[in-house]
Amino acid sequence: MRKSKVETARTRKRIVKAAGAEFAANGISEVALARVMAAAGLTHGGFYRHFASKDQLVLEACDKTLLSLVAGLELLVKEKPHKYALPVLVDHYVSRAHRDQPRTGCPLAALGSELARRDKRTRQAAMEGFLQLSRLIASQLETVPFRKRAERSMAIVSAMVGAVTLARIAPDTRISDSVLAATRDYIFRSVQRQ
Amino acid sequence: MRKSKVETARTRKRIVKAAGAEFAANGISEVALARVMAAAGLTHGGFYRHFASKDQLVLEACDKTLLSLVAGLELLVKEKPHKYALPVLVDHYVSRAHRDQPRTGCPLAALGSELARRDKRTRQAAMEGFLQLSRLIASQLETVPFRKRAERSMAIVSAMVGAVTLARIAPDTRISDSVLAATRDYIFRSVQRQ
DNA sequence: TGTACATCAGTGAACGCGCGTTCACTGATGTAC
DNA sequence: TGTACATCAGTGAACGCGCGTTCACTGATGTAC
Repeated sequence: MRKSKVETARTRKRIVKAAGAEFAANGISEVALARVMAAAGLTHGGFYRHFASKDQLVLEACDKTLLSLVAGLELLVKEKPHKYALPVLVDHYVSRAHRDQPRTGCPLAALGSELARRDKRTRQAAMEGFLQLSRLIASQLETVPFRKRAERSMAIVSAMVGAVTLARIAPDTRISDSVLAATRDYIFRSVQRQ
Repeated sequence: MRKSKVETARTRKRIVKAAGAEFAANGISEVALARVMAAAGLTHGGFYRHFASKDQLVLEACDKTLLSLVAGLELLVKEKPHKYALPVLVDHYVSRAHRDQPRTGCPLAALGSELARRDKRTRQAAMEGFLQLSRLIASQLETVPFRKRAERSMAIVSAMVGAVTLARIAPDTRISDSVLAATRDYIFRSVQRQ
């Protein structure tokens, strides 16, 4: 049942995408390869035709998911008037929708503490995503002196990631919502002209 | 080899403490009960004399570790002049020392994304810890209007947790350090009188 | 206070299950001529 | 362009290991009298 090259490439992408969703929804060590393969419409035996190990899949899934997340946010902001770009980004990320949909959300928020314990290459990919996200935010910090934007944006992204993570821990919706709202306000307040 | 009641209670505490450290250092699903028991100087068979399941141990370990973390921070701040209390707390939490010692650090930073997927009672315990930490911070927000302190402190703690988590992901020390520094500055700046 | 029995903390072996990885096999695709 | 063979994507069974949990056993502690 050999498949053509283009179909093989498509299959590989499908596996990576399914892995990104499954990992974000259920945790890396909680998700078996058989489950990822099933989510991609395959049986588990074929996995090693595409990847050398689970670690490699984790690396690629984090990498690709983060890249497409950032690309999506860039697209979202490109058309907006410059003035609204930052609120759009922050409201999008620090939202109930994002909190309730880890499967399609940011791997940093869904897997942060697990990523911290993975191999160096996976952490590099995760950090690259963090830096790209920071750069996107930095490009919208018009009220902040240019040379401080990189630093300020890293703090803002850290706050965003922490808020979504903690909002997901909270079993009480009211408290969870207020963690998100508090962080949104905190960030907006920090970029007001003084 | 039955042990006396006081010694049994001591053993139980030792297991919970060992579990807190092992989980924070290596992740909850990565740590086997046998390893926790060995760290407490026991063999794995005796575990179920003290706990009904691994889940229960996770719950108690998070609960107790967070409580003692908050108690430690309260103690640390009690003697300081009021003016320095907030910087002491923030510098302590958002530090390289904390980043490099997850074993003795905050479970929210070490296990955040994993806690989000655990049972309700564990998440309640984690959230209680978060709220206590927030209240401690809130009590030091002298420059913030009283009715905004609760909200502001939740955002600050979210930023602190996010920063330590991301600093642990970063394989490059320079970047990791700057994530921490950026968040410290961000927080201090947010509490300056305007 | 002393004695006899019940309780139970801790040990180490065992059970059952799930998971990452390997492998023989199939049959369609790719390639050399 | 057509043919013969090599390659290899995908399947499903199997392997080996680790882990949560259970259990029979030991001997010291707790308790009833």
